[in-house]
Amino acid sequence: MHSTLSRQLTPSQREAVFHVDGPLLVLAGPGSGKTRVITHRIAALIEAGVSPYNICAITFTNKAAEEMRLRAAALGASAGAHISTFHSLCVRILRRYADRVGINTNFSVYDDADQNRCIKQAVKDCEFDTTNFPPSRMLDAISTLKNKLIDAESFKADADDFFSRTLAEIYLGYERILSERNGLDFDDLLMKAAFLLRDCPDVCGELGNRFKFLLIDEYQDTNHAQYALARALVSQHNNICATGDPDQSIYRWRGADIRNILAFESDWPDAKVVRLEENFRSTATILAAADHLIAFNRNRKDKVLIPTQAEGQAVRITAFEDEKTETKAIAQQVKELAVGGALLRDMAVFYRVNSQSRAIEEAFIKEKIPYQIVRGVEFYRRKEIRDVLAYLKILVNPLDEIALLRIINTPARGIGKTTIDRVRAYAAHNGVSFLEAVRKSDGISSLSKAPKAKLAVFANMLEQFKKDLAGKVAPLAERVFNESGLADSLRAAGAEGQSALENVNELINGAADYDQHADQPSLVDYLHQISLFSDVDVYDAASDRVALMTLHAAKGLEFGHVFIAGVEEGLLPHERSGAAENDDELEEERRLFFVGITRAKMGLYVSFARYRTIRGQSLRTIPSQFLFELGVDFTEQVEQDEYNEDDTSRPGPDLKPGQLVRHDIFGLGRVKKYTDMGENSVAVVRFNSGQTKTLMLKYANLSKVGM
DNA sequence: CATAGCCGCCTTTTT
DNA sequence: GGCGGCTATG
Repeated sequence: MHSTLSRQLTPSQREAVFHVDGPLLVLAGPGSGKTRVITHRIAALIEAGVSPYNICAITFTNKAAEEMRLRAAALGASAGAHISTFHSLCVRILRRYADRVGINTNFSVYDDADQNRCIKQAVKDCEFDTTNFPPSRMLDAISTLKNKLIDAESFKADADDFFSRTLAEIYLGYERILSERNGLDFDDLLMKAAFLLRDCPDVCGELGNRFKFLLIDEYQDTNHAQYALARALVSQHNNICATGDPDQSIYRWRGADIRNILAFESDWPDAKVVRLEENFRSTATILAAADHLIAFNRNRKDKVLIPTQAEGQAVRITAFEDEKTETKAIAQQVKELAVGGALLRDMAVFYRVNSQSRAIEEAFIKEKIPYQIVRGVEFYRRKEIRDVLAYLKILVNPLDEIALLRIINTPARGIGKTTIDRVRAYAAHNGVSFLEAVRKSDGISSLSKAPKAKLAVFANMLEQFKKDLAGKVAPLAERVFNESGLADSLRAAGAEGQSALENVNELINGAADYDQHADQPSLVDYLHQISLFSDVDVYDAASDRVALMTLHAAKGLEFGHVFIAGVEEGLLPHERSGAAENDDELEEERRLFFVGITRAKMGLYVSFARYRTIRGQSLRTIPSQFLFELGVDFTEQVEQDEYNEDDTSRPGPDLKPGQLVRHDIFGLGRVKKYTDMGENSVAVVRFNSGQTKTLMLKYANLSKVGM
């Protein structure tokens, strides 16, 4: 009976696919056919008589969910299985059980810009100085707490030092502001849903009964809140299947806890564990480099990558003078490959930080190479898009003060700061919402006649829009855009208004697309969906263009030829990652590189620039230590590109951690770490100025002090 | 009340 | 090298 499904599967894949009851952990290396296993498993469950309605598969991005739906359908697995991300699932749960959580179903999902405004307000409200308590830091800390399921009250109860107590106050204030506005941030979606399941056994029972089989992909990147959700959902039936690879855990900074996957077997003692170690994606050569690199991670379970492909071409590591030469060479290599018959859509360029994309883009434009930058959220950050969405948000959620503030005078309609302040003061004083105060502006004594009239016109306009609230989104969006005056103000703005107009048109087209495909289109649902958009969601694998994306976005994808640019100390590993001080962070950066490398099927082109322009300044760089960990001898390849400069390379002194050293510019410091790589030896030095630098000894003039 | 211009912070990665 | 926020000016 398994015949059709199992035909293209290896024995271990089959083992995972046809394990029906009880907990299952699939430890899947890169390129091991993990996605296929999951989709086949969904189909196998259905074939075994499980109703699709009882299956819930969790993916990392909406894009991955969409793809999985398609693949499952292709296997004949009838529609009905719930396939989405943790965040989307939580939105659904929260909407369904809103009354149990004490929120309104029309809640706004606050993105980081909205969060910033709220946290600033909260810090101000607490009368703390924003220099001592930087809002972004506070937000980070709050996010970490939420990911750990620590709410403001319980955090405050345990706060026993000055910083914690201050943070607790800010956290409480931030939560108050969000709830006043009927807003939830990304972390809230998970936390509130997890609390709901924890505190309401009946809800937990209902959902557990609904989702009798839970499959979670990329389990190595789940955080505590997601873990708690998963545990609660499967508490009755234990039918959990987690797939992942500890070596590909790259979201530690946002709360992902690698221990979740490492502890799976003790969490579910009767778990069956299947290892998928064969790699069907990459050449043996690429795999060897990946293997060699990741072996440098000490905090890791040993694992082998078993190649099934031939050796293929060598991994290329090339040094370039600066990022312009680097990106130009990438563009030329792309052209060469294209001439040789490779498809543009089968090539990708990865980088550590988004700012690197500009140089690549410029090179590609110059060489007339079609490309796509995989950065979906950027679109929704544009001013004109945010403006239109703010109108829609306030219609759905009248408490969304941020949205209202954004549009009350956009486009300019003569409602200035003073007026706004007076209305807000009235609202605060009378305990009504900002919008309510706008509606009642006629009765606000501090306002004179002209502002009152303008506010009335504005309030009336919103009322008119509200009449169209039910039904399709695109027509309403179009109407709002035209009648709000936004369209006119953009048309009046000349050339740059033109591109803004086009963007809004794209937004409306997107909304129309949503209207067509959604089961039950509604504005709330639409807004919720787009707020959960991820970068890769715009990636169009079908269009024949080279993909440009960050290493993080590359997770889960594969390409024939992969370029990884800017593999330099400070960039990969990134200096702000804390890799110089903390081995765990260094290992995460290494995993990031590992993820990038293992995306490549045939060609891997790694490069670094010896000078890189950072904030307008050309700075000397050092090749990444990771380059030396690939087991690829790249000195010769480097030499070809004229690696001879006026630098007199000097053999580094033999340094040991703790050694006191002096540097011409940075002064005195102490060696924290020394990596002996011959003439390329690198030392991490913490200077007395407080800064920590990674220095390549042949360039940095370090001298030993004392001893 | 609108606008222009300046200052400061920023840039790691993202659902 | 860019954006957001603030201030001074009209």
